[in-house]
Amino acid sequence: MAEYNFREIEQKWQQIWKEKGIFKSAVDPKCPKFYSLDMFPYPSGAGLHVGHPLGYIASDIVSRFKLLKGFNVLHPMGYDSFGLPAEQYAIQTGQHPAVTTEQNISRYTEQLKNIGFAFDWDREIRTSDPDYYKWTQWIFMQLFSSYYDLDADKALPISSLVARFEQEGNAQFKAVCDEDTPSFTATQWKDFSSNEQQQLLLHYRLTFLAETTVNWCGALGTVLSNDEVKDGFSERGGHPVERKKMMQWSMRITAYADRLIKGLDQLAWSEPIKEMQRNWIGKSIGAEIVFAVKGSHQKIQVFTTRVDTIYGVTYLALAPESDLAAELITDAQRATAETYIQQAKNRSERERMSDVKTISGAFTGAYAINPFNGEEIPIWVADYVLAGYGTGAVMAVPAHDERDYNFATHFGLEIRQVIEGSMENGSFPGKGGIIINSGNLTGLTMKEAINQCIDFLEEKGIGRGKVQYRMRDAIFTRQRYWGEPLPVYFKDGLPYLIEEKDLPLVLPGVDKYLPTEDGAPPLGRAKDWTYTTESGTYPLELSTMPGWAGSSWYFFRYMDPSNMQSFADKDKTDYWGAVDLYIGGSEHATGHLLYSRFWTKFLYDIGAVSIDEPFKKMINQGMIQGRSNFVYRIKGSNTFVSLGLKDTYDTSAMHVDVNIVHNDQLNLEKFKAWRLDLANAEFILEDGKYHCGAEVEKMSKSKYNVVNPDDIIERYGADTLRLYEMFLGPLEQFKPWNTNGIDGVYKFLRKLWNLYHPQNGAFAVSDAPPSKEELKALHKAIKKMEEDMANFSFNTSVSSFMIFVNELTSLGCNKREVLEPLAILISPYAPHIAEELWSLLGHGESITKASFPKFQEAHLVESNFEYPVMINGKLRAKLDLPLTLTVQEIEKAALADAQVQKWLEGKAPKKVIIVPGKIVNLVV
RNA sequence: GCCGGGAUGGUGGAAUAGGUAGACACGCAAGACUUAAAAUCUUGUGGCCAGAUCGGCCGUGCGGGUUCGAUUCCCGCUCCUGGUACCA
Repeated sequence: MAEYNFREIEQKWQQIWKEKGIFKSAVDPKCPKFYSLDMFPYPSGAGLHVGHPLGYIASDIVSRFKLLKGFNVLHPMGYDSFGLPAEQYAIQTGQHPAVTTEQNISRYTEQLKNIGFAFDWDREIRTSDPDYYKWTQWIFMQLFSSYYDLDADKALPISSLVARFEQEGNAQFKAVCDEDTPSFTATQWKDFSSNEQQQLLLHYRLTFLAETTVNWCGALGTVLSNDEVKDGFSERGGHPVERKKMMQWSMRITAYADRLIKGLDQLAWSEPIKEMQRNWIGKSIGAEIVFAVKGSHQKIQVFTTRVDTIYGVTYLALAPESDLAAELITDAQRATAETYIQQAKNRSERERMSDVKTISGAFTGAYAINPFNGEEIPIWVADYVLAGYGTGAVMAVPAHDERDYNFATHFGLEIRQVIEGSMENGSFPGKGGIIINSGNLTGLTMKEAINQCIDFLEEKGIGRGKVQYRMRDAIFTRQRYWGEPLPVYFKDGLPYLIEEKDLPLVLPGVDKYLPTEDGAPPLGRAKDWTYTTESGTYPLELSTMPGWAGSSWYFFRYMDPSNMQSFADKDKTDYWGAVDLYIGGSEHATGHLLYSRFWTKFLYDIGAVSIDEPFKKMINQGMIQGRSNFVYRIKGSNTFVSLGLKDTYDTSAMHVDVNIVHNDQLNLEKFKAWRLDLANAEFILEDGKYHCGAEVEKMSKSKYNVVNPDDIIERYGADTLRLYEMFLGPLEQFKPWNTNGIDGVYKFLRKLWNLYHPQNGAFAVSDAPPSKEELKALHKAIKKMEEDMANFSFNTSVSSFMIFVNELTSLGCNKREVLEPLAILISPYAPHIAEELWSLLGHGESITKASFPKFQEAHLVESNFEYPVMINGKLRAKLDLPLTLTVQEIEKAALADAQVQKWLEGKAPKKVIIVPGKIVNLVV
């Protein structure tokens, strides 16, 4: 073989890897493990684009590096194969989503295999596979059968809760439950009917059925997330969306809120992602206070983090949605207040949030009594108060809260300062100040005052200390077809689990993938969607699980993918443990990552696994954006003007397929062939070339900027693609895709090949011992690669390979002692060419079985250093001096230098700074 | 609005316990090889000034500061980008 023939080499080695099962992994207690995981893809109909493999290549490089370092590596891939697009397609075509999903998966798999990943394909999983979702359903059943015990601070079986109820009722018992849970004694519990008992237990179960307000889209027959709603209409299709109360399954993730926050501390994730999770969970510590309403039996509950400012309260504000607000309005205020409420309610939540500057509100006419000093305070309705957070009511302290301040200023309400400080710049939080004008709180610090207030409230029974979370329980049902059925049937209107032996509850066939005529989910169309027990036949749940169900535990299933007895064998989950490196997009920062952590903690509580955090280290790769190209058509003609001349004509820009543009130059023939109407296009060129305009946009079919990895592989090979994606820039950075630099990477691989084929393309290596310089170049490269691997700085590693190969080329080195380690170094990045070279070097085994070369500092030791000599901070001379010189000797040498003397103009320097091995700086 | 991240040549980017800014590539220019083109190789390439020589000045988004020395640290801005919660 003369030339570097990537096609032949890549196919050959992919075949060998497959046949020999090179990347099969198995538990091996003698060997340290490394679990390297990618966020598994949803197999969409569009296939893989060049953005997908970015993270996979990075994790593949780390995996192969760890193999060379002697680790037992688990590096699996699978598919998150339940999802809306397949269902949408099914609605349009009537084709079963399983069929299109299967097609998409085979396309993805083929594309992934072309890139030469070190995946253990035997471990492939699909969340829509009944053997997989059997265990998703099983985990759901465990959640249903558990409650969260606050004393034990963990999930415990619901049976032990029942035992406690039988002994002591629930009044003294600390467990996470719904706000509206009634309290009862042991005797009462025993007297309840079985149905009543079941009803009560639903208040405690970790997954439960409850009435929730949701975004209901009648036209789509489904509930939408806030994200999917834009200005009151569905993002998809633009149908109207209404707020509607519905019975929905929820997951009591709030029970784990505190542990989810605390757990973050031990994780090696980027700070921004951790911060996002903390903000999402949104813990605030404060107090709940009950205000009596003057001349009414009504009470208003507020939540505040600053109960110490209670003497500064000058009004209460209620959310417009509040039922209480409507009730409290006096006749005198009725007209204005009710109009305001109506207006505020009509504004969508999004509108209200984005429009911060407009201050609006209305006085109800009613007054509340401050329980601390008996003062009467006006009650207002204000749309800056959100119904969904806390109690939907706020005690306003204008002096120490900016929003309250703006509101009070706008409506001329009293502003009363209760913390030392200056009000010159409006309100201030004054968290460190001393309390003033506050009865017996005066003189205390914030902390002291808060404690004293809470004691007072609890003593009087009109409030308590409270921890409030922003995060709400996660809704767990979707009114859709293509998802996991819930293993639940209904008897007397109450939910019960099916028996474990009947798992999986397989998704039934339906005639259409649409809601039924009376608005029930698609499963309402299934025949015999019922469950039979000894006592009779009952209807099964019609909703399915949300997309995040299957992805919340898949990292465990990879450890034991075909286990029929359990979701994964404990010995295996114990061996593989937590994911050592997880790579994926930051768009999952609050959804997937939070749910996975929640389920892992739960599985830990019930003893199913031994870890309570699933992902030790996490890297978020930046999205690869598209880079669109444009041509400029003279309006009303079929003539196209090159970029530099476009302004001399009246032109309009038109997207052009980036695949017929190279280095921003248009291929004229391909352009004419691109579309029928362009066959007779004419061009006005610059220097005989057509230059296209370019812009960075999201990758999308309609912008003709989607680049498919297959095309790159066809043209340059998988190794070039892998190297190039890494060379593009730091992994975590967002960057546009362009192929402008890909030739350089391809050239580099050919240079690498030529090192081993020095003459006439014939393979030849010399067994002569390497020179000092050659060894130095080698060990410099080894060191750099290890450092970069620790920092996940893949782009700089590619550079250092280029430098190394350039050095060897100019040294004319083809010595085995250098070229063997070189092949190993590069093998994680460009595995195919490395395998080929390795086998040419005479090795019978795969290069993945080699060991990483050992770095030896001795080869890098220098005897001399070229000192930059700076005079007044400017580089004026360079001095090559031995590193053994002392500071005094360096100074002497520097001052003796002719160039230096010229700049000193005979004067002695005022100051001399010498950092040995770094720099000489003279100040004149 | 708030919370992150960022801004370096024509382009992607390199260099931060403060120490020679622009590594490595792309692009461009000139040259070699060739009937020619492609490919390949060699050389040059931040800007400005300069007898285009010796060399000098300016330069890491903008304005200040600390320092012998700042892309790096501090203060104040501008713009881009991701997230989001008017969270009491």
